[in-house]
Order: sequence, then C-alpha cells, then structure tokens
Amino acid sequence: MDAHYHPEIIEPEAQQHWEEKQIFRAVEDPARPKYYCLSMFPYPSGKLHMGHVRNYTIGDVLARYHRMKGFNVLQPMGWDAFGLPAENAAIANDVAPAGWTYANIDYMRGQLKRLGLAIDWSRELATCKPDYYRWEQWLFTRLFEKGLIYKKMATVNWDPVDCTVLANEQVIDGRGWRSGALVEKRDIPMYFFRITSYAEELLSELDHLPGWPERVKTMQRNWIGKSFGVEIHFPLSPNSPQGSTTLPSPASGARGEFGMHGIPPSQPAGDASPAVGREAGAGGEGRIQGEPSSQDSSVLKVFTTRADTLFGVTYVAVAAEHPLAQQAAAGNPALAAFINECKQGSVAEADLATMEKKGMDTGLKVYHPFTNEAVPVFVANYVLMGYGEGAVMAVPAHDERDFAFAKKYGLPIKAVIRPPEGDTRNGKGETENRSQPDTFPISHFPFPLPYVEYGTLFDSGDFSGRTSAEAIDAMALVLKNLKLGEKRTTFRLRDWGISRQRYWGCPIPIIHCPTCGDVPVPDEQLPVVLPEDVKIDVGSPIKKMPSFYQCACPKCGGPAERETDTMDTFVESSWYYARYACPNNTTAMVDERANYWLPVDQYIGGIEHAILHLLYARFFHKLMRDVGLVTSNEPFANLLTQGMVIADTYFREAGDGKKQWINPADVEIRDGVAVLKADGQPVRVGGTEKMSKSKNNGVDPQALIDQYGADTARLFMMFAAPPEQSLEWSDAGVEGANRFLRRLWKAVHEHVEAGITEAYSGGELPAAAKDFRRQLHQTIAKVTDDIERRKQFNTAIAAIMELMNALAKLEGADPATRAVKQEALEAVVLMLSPIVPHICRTLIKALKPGTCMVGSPWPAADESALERDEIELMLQVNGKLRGKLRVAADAAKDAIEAAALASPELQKFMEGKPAKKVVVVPGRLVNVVV
RNA sequence: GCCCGGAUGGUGAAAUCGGUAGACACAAGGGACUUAAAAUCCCUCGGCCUAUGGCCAUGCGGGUUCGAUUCCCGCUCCGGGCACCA
Repeated sequence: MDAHYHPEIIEPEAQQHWEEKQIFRAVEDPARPKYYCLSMFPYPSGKLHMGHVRNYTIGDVLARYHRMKGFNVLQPMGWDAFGLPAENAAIANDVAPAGWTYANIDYMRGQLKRLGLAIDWSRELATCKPDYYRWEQWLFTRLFEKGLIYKKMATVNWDPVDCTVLANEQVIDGRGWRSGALVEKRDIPMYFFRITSYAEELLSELDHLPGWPERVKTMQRNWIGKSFGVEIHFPLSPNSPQGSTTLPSPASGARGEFGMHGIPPSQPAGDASPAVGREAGAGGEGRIQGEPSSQDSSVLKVFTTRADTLFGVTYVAVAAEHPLAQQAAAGNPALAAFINECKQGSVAEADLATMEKKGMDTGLKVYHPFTNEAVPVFVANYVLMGYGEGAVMAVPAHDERDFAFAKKYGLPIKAVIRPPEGDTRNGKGETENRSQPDTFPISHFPFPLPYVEYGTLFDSGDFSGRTSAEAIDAMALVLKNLKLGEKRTTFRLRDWGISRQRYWGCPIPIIHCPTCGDVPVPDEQLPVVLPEDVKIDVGSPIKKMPSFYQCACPKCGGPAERETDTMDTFVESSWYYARYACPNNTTAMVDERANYWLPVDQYIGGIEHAILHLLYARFFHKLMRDVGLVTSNEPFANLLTQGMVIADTYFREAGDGKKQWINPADVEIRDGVAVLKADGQPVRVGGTEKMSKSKNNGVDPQALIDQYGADTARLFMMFAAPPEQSLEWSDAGVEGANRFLRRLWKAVHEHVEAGITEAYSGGELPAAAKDFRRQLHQTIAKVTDDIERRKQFNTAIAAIMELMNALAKLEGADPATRAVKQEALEAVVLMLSPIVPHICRTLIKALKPGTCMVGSPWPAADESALERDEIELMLQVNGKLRGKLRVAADAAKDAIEAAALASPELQKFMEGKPAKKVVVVPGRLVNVVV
C-alpha cells in the first residue's frame, strides 16, 4: 500500500466502485429486517451548506452502521424542488424557475455524490416533476370529495404597490421587501385541509412515539393546544343594534360572515363528513362557503379556559374583523379608522403578539350572563379572529394582557380569585398598586395583581368560596341551563390553508364552473401540468395564461376556468418518504412496497422542522392510511432532530434601506472590524443564525472537500459536536480531523509493512497487550452504544482516538502482541467505516486482502476481555475528593469501608473526628461525613 | 409576546442513572528533528494562593442532597419555531 494518505485518489475510486456495482441499491426482501434511514431532502437552493453535510453524514453513518449489523437498508435522496427562492432567482437572473431548479439539482447531486453517501440513487425524485405531483393532485381530489378539503376566506399579506401576496418572510418591519410599501391584510378565498379533524389523533399518537425526542413531542402538543374551557354567551344590550342581521358586505373588503369560523367539531378519522367544500356556490366571484356560521347576532360568544374568573369581567374585546366591530364602525368614523389601522401590518403571529396592545371602545354593551351588568365591548388588536370566537372576555385582575390593557385605558379591575388557603406563593405581577394611590378603580385585596393562578373565588355570587376547578364545572352547568353557554374543548391548531398565489408549485386540481361550482379534475385528466417555459415578472404567469386556465367543465362540458393557485410546498414534503418506496409506479401514488419499508426507521432533520413539516407529514400519513394507501399509523418511528449549523450574518444597507446580505466567506475581520474582502470597506454584523439562502450565510463545503477530501469533512462534522446540539460554524479543527486520518493511515501502513497476521483469537498475552486488549473491547462496546443508542458520534470518535493513542504506545513485536494489534486495527477501521468510508475501504483491504468493507460485519465486544482484577475508588470527606483507593473488583462493601477509613488520606482530613456517616457507592467512591 | 432548547478552559467539547469537572481535539507556548520550512514527535496548557499542599471554579441568584454540570425555583443572555422561508 501507499505510504501516504491520498484522499484525492482513493475517494473517487471508492465512489466509482459503489456506483458501478450499485452497492447501495435497495431491494425489498421480506427475509431480512429492514432499516429505512431517511434524511430530510434538501431544497435545491444552489449549493450545499454545512447543515446539509451534517444532516446527510449523520444519516449515512446510521445507514452504513445498520448495513453492517445485517439490516436491509434503504437510504434514498430527492429534491424538495418547488418553492419561493426559484421565483426570486428567476426575477433576479431572468431565467425560468424550472431551469434554475434543474441546474441546481444537477450541481447539488454532484456535491452529494462527492460526499460518498450510501444512497440508492435509482429512487431519486424531484417534487416539481409531473410524475411526482400528479399523485398529490390525485390525493387532493379524493380528499376534496371526502370533505377533508374546503374553501374559505383567509387573511394574507398584501403588497399594495406590487399588487402581490407576500410570504411572512418577505415582510420586513411591516413593509414589502421589494416595494417597501406598508403591507396590508387582505382576505382571499383559499383551500384548507381539515387537519383539525385529526387533532385528537395527532395529539394522542404522540404518546406512542417513544423514538421521538421529548422536546419535539412537547412542541407539537403545545401547538395542537387542546384546552378544556367554557363557551360563554354575553347577550347584546338593547342599545346595541342587535337584531340587525345585516352584516357588512364582503365587497367592502371586510371579512364577511363566511370568514367567521368557529372551531369545527372534531370528527373521527375516516368519517364521511358533510362535503362542505362541494357546497361552494358558483365559482369565480361567487359566494364562498366557509365553516357553518354559528353566529347568532343577539349574543356575543367568547371561549375561555378561566370561567372561574367570570365575575371579574370588566370588558369584552373583539377582533377588528369581528362582525360586531364592523357593525359598530358603520356609524363611528373614529372606530372605522381604528379598525382600518388594525388592517395594516403583517399577518404573522410573532408580529401581532409583539406589537403595542391597542383598543377602542365600540360604544356597544353586552350583559354579563350572571349579574346582568352592562359590560363595554372593545375592539382590540391583540384578539385574533382565527382563534376561538374572535372575542374574549377580559379579566384584568387575573390575566396579564388584560391587566396591561385595562391600566392603559383606565378600565376597572375587579379581583375575584384569591390564592388557596395556606398557599404562600405570591401572584405574579405588580405590587406597587398597594402603596401607591390607585390611578384606576381597583378593589381592595391583600395580594398582588394580576393573580393568574387558580385559587378560591370571592365576590362571585353563589360561587364564592369554591375552588377554581369546582366553579368552572358549576358555572358551566348554570350557563347551560340558562342557554348562555356550555363546556367545550378547543384546539389551538387551525386548519391548514394550502392555496398559494404563486407560480412555482403544484397546481391545485380544481376547475371552477359557473354552473357546477368547484369541480375536481377527473383522474384521467391528471396531472394538471405546470408549464415550465415561462417568463417571470410580478405575479404568477399561469394567472395570465389562458392556455393554462381555459378549460371545459368535466361535469357539464361548459366553458370553465382552472384554478391558478398552487399548493403550499409543505404538501410535497408531507408524503415523499412514502413515494421513495415506489418512485417508478405510474399507476398509483404508492403500492405494497410502501408497506414493506414504512414506517421510516430513522428520520433525521433539523430541529426547525419540529412542528410544521413533521406535523403535516404525520397528518398526511393518516390521510393516506384512511384512503387505504398505507397500513401504519405514523410515518416516522424514530426521529433525530439535529441542531442548526449557525453562522454570522453580514449585510450592507442600500440607499433605500434594504439589506444586502453578504456571505461570511466574502467577509474578513481586520483589526476587529468586519470588512468585505473585495473592497476592504466595513460591513454590518447581523445576528448569528441558521444557514439560509435568505440571509446568505450558508457556508459551502466544497472548498473543504476539495482541500482535504470528503472523509475529513465528514469526520470533522461528526467530531465537532453531538448531533442534537446547535453548532456555530468554524473550520477550526478541520486540520486535526485530517491529521487523525493521516495518523490512522500511517499506523495501518506500518503494521502492514511489518507483515499482516491473523487477528488475535486466544492464548496467553503479555500484561501490556492484555490491558490494551481490554481497552479495545471497552471501546468497541462504547462505540456501538454511542452509535446505536445514543446517536452521539463525537464521543465514539474520541474513544477511537484514545484507543489509537494507546496502540501507538503499545510496545512489543512478539506474535501475540502483533495479533492484538491486527485485531485492534481491523476493529478500528470497521468502526470508523460508517463515518469515513473511503479511507476505511482502502485500509481494510490492506489489512485483510479480499475483504469487502460494505459487507463486513460490525465488530463485537469480547466480554471476557473486559474483566478486571482491581478497580480504583475515589475517597471523599464531606463530599470533597481527598484520595484514591485500589481494591479488588469483587471486594465487599464493608471491606471497602474499612480499607477507606484506614487510608492515610481519610485519616488526615477526618482530623480525628468520628465518621457520622459513610456512603459507599460500589465501583465509584467512598464518602465519609464528619 | 408565546412555545421549545442551550450556556462548562483561549476554542469545539466530555462527564451516558445525582458520584474523580475539563476526556478527545483545536489554538497557543516551549523543545526535538531539519541548512531552512513544512510534516512528524515530545512537553506545558481553567483561575488564584503562603505551591510535593490548598482554595475557587460548569451563565447569575437561591434551594434539595452525604454529594449537583446533572434535580427544583427565580433571572440573564443566546439559538429554533410561531401556521406563506424550507
């Protein structure tokens, strides 16, 4: 073998061998246990970044490890190819999104292949190809017919200058990123997937996913947000224009009653629910049927989880889009102006939640359902139309947000809950009100407000003296008898709006017929193909392309128009894992091969997908199950969420205040100042964020691979930090990873030059060789556990490095010692082969000619080599380390205690005082308390 | 703002179930080899002090425990998500 390590020679050789012999082609084989190892597929943004290298190396290590463990492994790869960046690139570079995307795919495929991943490339798919998305359209039509897809109004970011809908990402400080115009909220019709029908199952099934990280399950539980509460009706006061059922017309730009949606009742999966979507009236300009409106204009409905605070209500607040607010605004220009103001800004919840809480009195009053007191109705910008009833009862004494709002607008604060007897905890919040003169009407109470915990009721009529829990039950009962409310369970989860007014996505397979309404495209007319040869400027080209949208109604044959919106790209990524099982099927979405491979045994991807992608994919799996395509309940048995690879962001501000993001590779630090390498002028430093196209802070691994090879890049990424931890990018340490591989090569080379031998298999060993062999088998056990159970590769690598350091120090050229060295080198090379496969392929062939690395079994730890005669215990006095003690491995507890007490170290630090207590932890330590 | 994480030497990190804090590396400094450089090898490497010993130290402040990086309570800062980035 060559005396020097030359990755530039051995890596292409190995990759060519794997590709020619189709080593990683996966074939269904019911006789072997299968292992479906899936890494989240990339968006083809142009180049790989370090986050991809991390993600795909983790997946590759697990795939290769399981192959060595005898599993039938499937590791596929594909492209999440639809999406917004392609349209942006198309405008910027005057190219078609399709061409840009395909070019990126070709380049990135090359980069992935250069990493030496054990992928079955014959299953590669791209979601922008009709042979993929036609099945998405097919499923859409099935779901539409089942009523699991419906149409309703939804609010979007509207750029009034460019006249386009903006993604949340494209709204920066309330302005459109390109035009700089103030963004407005606008209501447009959209198709929705009825994910709320599956809310209960999506929640409860989380309890049956032991292979998922707890934090991801917690996030999903909170996102679904099941809460038990009470719906309460506040009758409108006669002064209010009640009885008037005339609501503002949708044409005014306001959200009409069809936009109102209560929380749809949970439906059991598979239940043929009424096909609401099909009831949609005439297409085009016609009326949009939304959720059945439960709005009764003589009462204001609110939902609350804290009905126990009902007697503390001092106002109610409604969303700006609430019909009551619209009604009141009709004769109140100031209110109308305020509601208009609420229409400004983005629809992103993060923006809504952080903006200044503002409100205005509508002049309307509602009656308190128990006291009949008149309560003012406010419009408040913090009340969301999309959640609950779009109205809340406000209890300033027991809610932080209401408290702040009441103080701001001088509204009364009435406390009705006190801490339970014996509870010494303070309420959260401000205490200064008790010593300072009240600036607002506030009743007297001996604890700080707002008090937001549960407690005991007072000043609450017949309910006074009850606990919160009792009161909620009792009040719900009384309200029900009064027909003014009842207990209800709600979910925070909202239905999934999937319409996008964009070009580069999967066309929604619906035809709008003036006579028949919304008609799904029949199977034989699928796929609805997205034209690829287009020019992009402002707006979607297919909306201006009669050849695309003009069509005949499949039902009546009359002239009709095709839907020109496309689907959310999350739809494609919700089922690709199933399509990998049978990517070449031209007659069905998935076939029986999916049931062989599914569920995915190990799914690996960034923690940023903890909620949306993973929840949508779980939802889609259940949809596919309920149309009979798959038999499992969940798509991903085990989930590994890798931490983000983050990097500094740099930018310059253009004249119009827009930020130009600069890649970290083009920036250097001179005298503590970040400057652009090209012109030496300073750039501004943004935050440290996940590598992304939008912030242009992705670090391309290409230079690293070109300089050191794929194995060094892989080893370095795996050694840098455990997978779940976020990782601030720095190439410090790459040199060390490369150095280790050179040392490994050299160690094998020297051993091989001295003559290969049979690996040790028994017989007497010199003491040093015996000790080394114990370390070898401890290392095998540790590395196996680290990879299989802990999925932590940095410590596995560290253990192997330690072993190699020990091997370098192992003297002796006698046959027994050389046999142990042979055993150790073979084991090390095999253990490293999932991480650095190219070098290991060459090394194992040198150590054991004729060996096929990919087919080699994983080394097994020899239990008998692990045995020890003596162990070392730590000696502590009062918990402080004072000495060490060597004892026989099988020493009894009391013998250890006696030996410890007799040791000079303990004698010294006990200072002659008697031991009050002696704690003996076998195999660990002895702690003496004096 | 809300939900979920994280914080340990100059740096990346380790300590797996509450039991030796800093494994393994990187960087730095010193030395060997060399005409020289690279490469390689060896040594030092948390802080402080009255230094073969001792004290302090795992973001900050409390608590539980014989013993806390690990568990609990309250903060600070950083990262991820917040439904149209993917």
